[in-house]
Amino acid sequence: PFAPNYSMPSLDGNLNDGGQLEWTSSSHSMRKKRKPYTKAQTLELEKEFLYNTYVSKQKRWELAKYLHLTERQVKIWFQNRRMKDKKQKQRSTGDPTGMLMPAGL
Amino acid sequence: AVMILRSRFLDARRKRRNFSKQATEVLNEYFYGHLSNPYPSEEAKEDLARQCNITVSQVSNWFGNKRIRYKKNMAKAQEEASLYAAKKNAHVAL
DNA sequence: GCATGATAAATGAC
DNA sequence: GTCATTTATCATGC
Repeated sequence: PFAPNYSMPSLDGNLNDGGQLEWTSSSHSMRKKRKPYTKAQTLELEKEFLYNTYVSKQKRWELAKYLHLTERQVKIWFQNRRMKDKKQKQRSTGDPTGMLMPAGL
Repeated sequence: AVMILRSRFLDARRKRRNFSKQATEVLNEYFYGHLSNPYPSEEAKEDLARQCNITVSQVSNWFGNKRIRYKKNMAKAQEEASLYAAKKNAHVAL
């Protein structure tokens, strides 16, 4: 997956009727406002992440109920958490590209 | 129960250091030089990262912040835009 | 006191 | 599912 192809202009003729650059226009109108989770919510999610980096549908439902979140939010949280985990591992190995040499080279 | 004391013990790595003046200059030149589509490719990000002596992730962070903050204050950014636009034109017009 | 870099929710492409 | 983003929030620099 690469950059979103909202518009792939070849030159500088990419103004909309409002005179604005296309990329400055929000692609979707009604985006949910980002709301930070509470410490308790994050703690329970982190606890479950220790056991499984992937959450089952059943567990997702339970967590959503218990933490007063939607199943979608729980799903997204684990997705973002896995990305965070990957980024941290790349940093710890000191390899920004994430490419690892096979042992013996 | 407004004890939303978030854990700073996790993102303690959030220590911030401002980029060098030269690095910011390079990033701004690219941004305003590609204002019609300020989305550098992965290769371009790597080049910028090397030039600025920062990581690719930091380049991505910078462009993400730059885009949203440019949108939020296009009027103020216009001066900066024309400034770097003039710089780029001067370079091309040799 | 805001500017700035990094991170946390949320979306969308694929 | 991954992953580059958008957006708000956070933490720091000065």
